[in-house]
Amino acid sequence: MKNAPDLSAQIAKSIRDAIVSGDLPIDERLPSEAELSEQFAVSRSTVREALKRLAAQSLIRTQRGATGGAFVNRLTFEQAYGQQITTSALLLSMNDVNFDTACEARFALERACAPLSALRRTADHLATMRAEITRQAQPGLSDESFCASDVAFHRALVDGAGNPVLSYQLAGAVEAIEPLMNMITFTARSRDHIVGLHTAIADALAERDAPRVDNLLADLATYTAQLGRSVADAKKDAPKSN
Amino acid sequence: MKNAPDLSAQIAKSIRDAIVSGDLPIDERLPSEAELSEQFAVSRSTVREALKRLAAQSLIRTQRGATGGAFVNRLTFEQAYGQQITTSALLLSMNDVNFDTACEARFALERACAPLSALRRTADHLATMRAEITRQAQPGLSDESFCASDVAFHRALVDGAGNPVLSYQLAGAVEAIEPLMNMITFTARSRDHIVGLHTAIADALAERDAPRVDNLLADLATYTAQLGRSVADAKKDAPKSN
DNA sequence: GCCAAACAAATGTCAGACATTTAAATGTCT
DNA sequence: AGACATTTAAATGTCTGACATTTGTTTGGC
Repeated sequence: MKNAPDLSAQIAKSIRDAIVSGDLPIDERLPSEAELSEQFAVSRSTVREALKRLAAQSLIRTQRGATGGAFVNRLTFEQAYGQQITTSALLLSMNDVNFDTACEARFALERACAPLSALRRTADHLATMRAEITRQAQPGLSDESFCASDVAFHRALVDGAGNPVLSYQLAGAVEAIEPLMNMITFTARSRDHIVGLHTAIADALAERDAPRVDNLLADLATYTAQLGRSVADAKKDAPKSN
Repeated sequence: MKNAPDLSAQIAKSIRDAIVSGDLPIDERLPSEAELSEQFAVSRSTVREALKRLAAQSLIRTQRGATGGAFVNRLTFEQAYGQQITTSALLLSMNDVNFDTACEARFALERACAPLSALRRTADHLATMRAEITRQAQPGLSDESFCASDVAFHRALVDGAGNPVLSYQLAGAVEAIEPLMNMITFTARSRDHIVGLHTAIADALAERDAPRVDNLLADLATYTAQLGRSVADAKKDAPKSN
C-alpha cells in the first residue's frame, strides 16, 4: 500500500517541513552538504538531489565559495508571481480548459479588484493603463503584442487595488489566459471595441467611479467571451486542416 | 553581468521549456538519464539533479524498472491546489503580511465567486456548508478545528461556482489565511456571530439570492477584520511576554 | 499452455575524485 | 600602519564508475 518515496524526496520533505514550520528561519544557513549527508546517513548526491528539489520551489538558494551553502530563501512576491503564472498556464493548457471557463474566472476575479482599485489607484497606475491603451491603438501591432499589452493593462488595474496579496492571486488568472487569447485573431473592429472599453475603464477609474468600472468590466467580459466563442466555432467548422 | 546558472538548472530550463511549449506532449517519455547525459554532454548526476527540479514542480513523474523513465506529467487541479496553498501560506508568513491585507484579498475574491455560486451551487455544496456550520456550533470545538471548518465552509462556497479555475485560484486565498486565523481566539460570542452569518449565507445561497450573499460576505469580512484588529491591538498592549 | 527463472533496462544510491568559486587569512612591499 | 598580492580553506558544482533495486520481458522446462 505504501508507495515508499525516494530518499531524496523524503529528505526534501523533512527540510521543507522545517522551513514551513518556521523551525529554520529566513536566511538561516543549512548545514553543508557533507554534514547533511552524515545527519541523514545518505550519500552526498542524495542530499544534493533533495536540495535541488527545494531550490526548484524557491525555498532555498545556494551560494558557492567559502562562506557559501544553502540558505533559507525569503519567498518574494516576484518569485511567487512567476511560479503562479507558469503553474496556472500549464494547468490550463494541460487540462484543455476552455476559453469560457478561464475567461469567466479571470473577469470574476478582476471585478473583485475593481472597487479597491477605484479607491486606491495612483496616478502611476492610470498612466500605465493609458500608455498601454495607446499601444493597443497602434495600427501595425501584432496580435501577440496586442495580447501582451492587454495583460499589462489589466495588471495595472489589479495593482491599483494596492493589495500585494490580491495582485499575487490575480497574476495567475490574468497572465495564464494570455496563451489562450493568443489564439484569437483580433480584427480592427474588435480592437477598436476593446480599446474603447479600456479607455472607458481608465476614465471611470480616474473618477473613482467603482460601479461604472464594474459595469464596463462586465461588458468587456461578455465581449471577450463572444470573441472566444467565435474562434471556437470557426474551428469546429473547419477542423484539422492538417 | 551574466550570472551563469548551474548546468542542472540550465538543463531543467531546457526541458521545462520543451514541456511548456507543448513540444513534449503529456505522458511522453523523456530519453533515459544515460541518453540525456549524452545529449547534453554532462554527467548522469547533473541530469538527475535537473530531473529532480522538474519533479519538484510536478512537471514530470518517474517510474523505475524496465519500461520506466521520466514522463511528462499532466498537472492535475489537485496537485496545483496543493502547490498554490503551500506557496501562498509561505508567501504570507515570510513577508509578514498583516491580517487585514490577507483578509481583504480573501473576501474580495470570495465575493467574486458569490454570484456564480448562487447560480450554480448544487444540493451537495449546500449540504457540505450546513454540515460545517453544525460542526462550528459544537461547544467543545478547539479554535484550530473551528478555523479548519471555516475554511471548509468557504471552500464549498467557492466550489459552488462550478468553475475549477476559480476554485484553484481561490484555494490559495482561502486556505493560506488559516495560519493567520489560528492566532485568533474565538470567543463563544464571536463564534455565535460567525455561525449566524454562515447560516444566513447558506440560506441565501439556497434561495439563489446573489445580492444577499454578497452583503452577508461583506458583513463577515468586516467582522473578521475587526476580530483580527482586536488581536493585533492586544498584542501591542502586552508585547513580548517572553 | 503455464509457471518459474534468467535477463535486460531503467532509476536509485553510493563512494571518491577533481574543478571552481569565494571569503578569509597570510605575507609583502611601501 | 596600510594597501595590495598570494595562499589557503571551505563550500558547492561536476564527473566517473560502481552497485542496488525495481520491473517488464524473454526464455526454458514441464
